[in-house]
Amino acid sequence: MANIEDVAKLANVSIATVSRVLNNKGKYSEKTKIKVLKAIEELNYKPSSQAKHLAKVKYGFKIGVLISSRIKNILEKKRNEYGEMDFYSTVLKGIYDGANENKAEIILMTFEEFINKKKECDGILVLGSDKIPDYILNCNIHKVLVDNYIVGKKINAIISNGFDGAYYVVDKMIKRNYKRIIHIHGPLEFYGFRRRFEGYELAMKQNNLLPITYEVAETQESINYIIDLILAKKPEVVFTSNDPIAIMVLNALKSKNVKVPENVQIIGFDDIVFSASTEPSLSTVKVFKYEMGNVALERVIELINGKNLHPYVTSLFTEFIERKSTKGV
Amino acid sequence: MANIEDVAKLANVSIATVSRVLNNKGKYSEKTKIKVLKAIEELNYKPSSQAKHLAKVKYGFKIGVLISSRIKNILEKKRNEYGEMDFYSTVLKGIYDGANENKAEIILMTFEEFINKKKECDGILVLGSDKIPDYILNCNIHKVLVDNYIVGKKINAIISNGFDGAYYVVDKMIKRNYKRIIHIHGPLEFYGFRRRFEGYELAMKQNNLLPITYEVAETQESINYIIDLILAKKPEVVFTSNDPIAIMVLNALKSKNVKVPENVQIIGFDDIVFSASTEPSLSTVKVFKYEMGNVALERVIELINGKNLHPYVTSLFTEFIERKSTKGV
DNA sequence: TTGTACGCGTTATCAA
DNA sequence: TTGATAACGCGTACAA
Repeated sequence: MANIEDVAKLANVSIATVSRVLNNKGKYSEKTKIKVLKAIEELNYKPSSQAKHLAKVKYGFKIGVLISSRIKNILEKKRNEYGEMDFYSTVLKGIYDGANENKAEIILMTFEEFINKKKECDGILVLGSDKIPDYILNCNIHKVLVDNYIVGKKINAIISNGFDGAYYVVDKMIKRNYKRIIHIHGPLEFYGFRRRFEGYELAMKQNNLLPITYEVAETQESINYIIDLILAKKPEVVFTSNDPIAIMVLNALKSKNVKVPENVQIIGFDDIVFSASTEPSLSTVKVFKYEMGNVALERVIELINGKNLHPYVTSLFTEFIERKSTKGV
Repeated sequence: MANIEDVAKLANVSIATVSRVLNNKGKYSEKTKIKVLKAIEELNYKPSSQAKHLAKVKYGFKIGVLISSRIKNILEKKRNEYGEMDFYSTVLKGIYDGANENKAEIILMTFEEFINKKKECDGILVLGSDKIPDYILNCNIHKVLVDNYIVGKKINAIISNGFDGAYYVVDKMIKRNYKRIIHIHGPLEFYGFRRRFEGYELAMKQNNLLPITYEVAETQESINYIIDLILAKKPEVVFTSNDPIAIMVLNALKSKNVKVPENVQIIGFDDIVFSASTEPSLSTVKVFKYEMGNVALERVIELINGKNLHPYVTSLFTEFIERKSTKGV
């Protein structure tokens, strides 16, 4: 591969001039431009994105991290029932660590604040699955959605692979010879819940088992309401859309004097902080929150440097964390 | 962020020694090791993956690209009915171009040949969705699957986002006020077909339309067999799992004297070479083959450099290419 | 308008 | 066993 020096030599100019033409910065004559472009053409020269980054990192990047007012409240400790504070602060830690390594400055702001700070940003990360205003979605800044994916919009996104995690853990339970595995899920219009549902469904069907599913709201009442229906199915394992639901199921079973994991095993999804300290502690599928932030930051820097510009969704694999709400092997 | 020089200064050694400890290469005393590790700890030092790459690129990388014997045959022009030769050669072009930019040497080999060439590779790309032998899946080399995703195995993979593409194009047709949109698909045990199916299904349901689907084998007979059933539904649009099926539908409609796009519109998926030259030319959803190869190559280089090691699936967005088998706006 | 020289972080080589 | 240094490819401040 030719480098900038080869181009400079062939065009009979300095590398600085090549760079100027390439990036359309500074002054250069039309004649020089043509010489340089010809040399680039001839050598089939393509700047190395890695070296580009290394050279640019010196001057730093400015990355806006956009959150809804709701998430801002959560981060300010106003509420944390569902472990959301932990979730977002862990993702943010991944973002900040990545920023640190790339000499990037993070500007944390709400959706509204972005309107005035737009010009300062080389790129933005939009955090969380709250509704994103159109002026953000349509602005022409490099952007990456974090823990959110908008179907049909072709926006770069980082999410966790709920389909794969659900399939993996359900298939694992089936291999342990459990057959009556029930899935309790939140509303399927949410992409995340739906993908976990589909993973569960596929694992069951591929093993010739009948999927049994219940939709609930994420409230204790909603769970209590159907707990008898669930128990009537004599489930060996209850797999839920997320940890908060799993914990509510656990509560409901306790109040019915059903022993966990002896009589019913429970598996959640997310691995929120509380899951380690329930009684018994909750087996769950871990979402890699830190990595999610880290990968998102790296992705937006890539985009700023003009690398891998074609948009795509990044789905991080999960991991089964086995605690005491399942029986183990 | 601390750099290697800061660490060297604090530990009172040279940067070379820091590097030696870090990478466990060359000789150094236990005492030195402890000093260095302490300094690294204290400064929270993390080597920059970018700079690492730049330093490494000098010595080059060796990337194995693994293909099945079947794909090898296709590439050697033994057959090309389904545009597969074009598909794989375009992906390969993306791989080679990426390799070029990263000073990587590509070693193209079959699954069997890999057994003996394993030691030469810094990383491997496994191309295509033919069954991959376990000795490849289980070998401890950095690997990336290209146009393949194995559920539940947590292996890095690059695929095209069939779900999103299908949703996008079906939703677009619905917005053009067509309601009778039929989906003809291949066997749903293939992940790719299933995702396209799910995208179709979601777009229909979200618009309160009833999904109508037919499963077929990828043969002309299989299509001819159901063409009357399909026509009985008076479809305005027929959306298929891929271009080969779309072309067969086109043939079947022709032999029934059904005008395309006047009476029935057809949309394929993939954008294989032949799609531009059918009569009428085929509207389709383009899969970004070149980018798929390119991103895959970049990903494996990343892994070799120890960057973003947590595994994930990369799903490239698609694009609707409108030709003459649909009516346009 | 153009060129020189430096810096980014790492590692191999060679010398000590 | 350790240190000094060049090299990887690019962008830009500064000098010319």
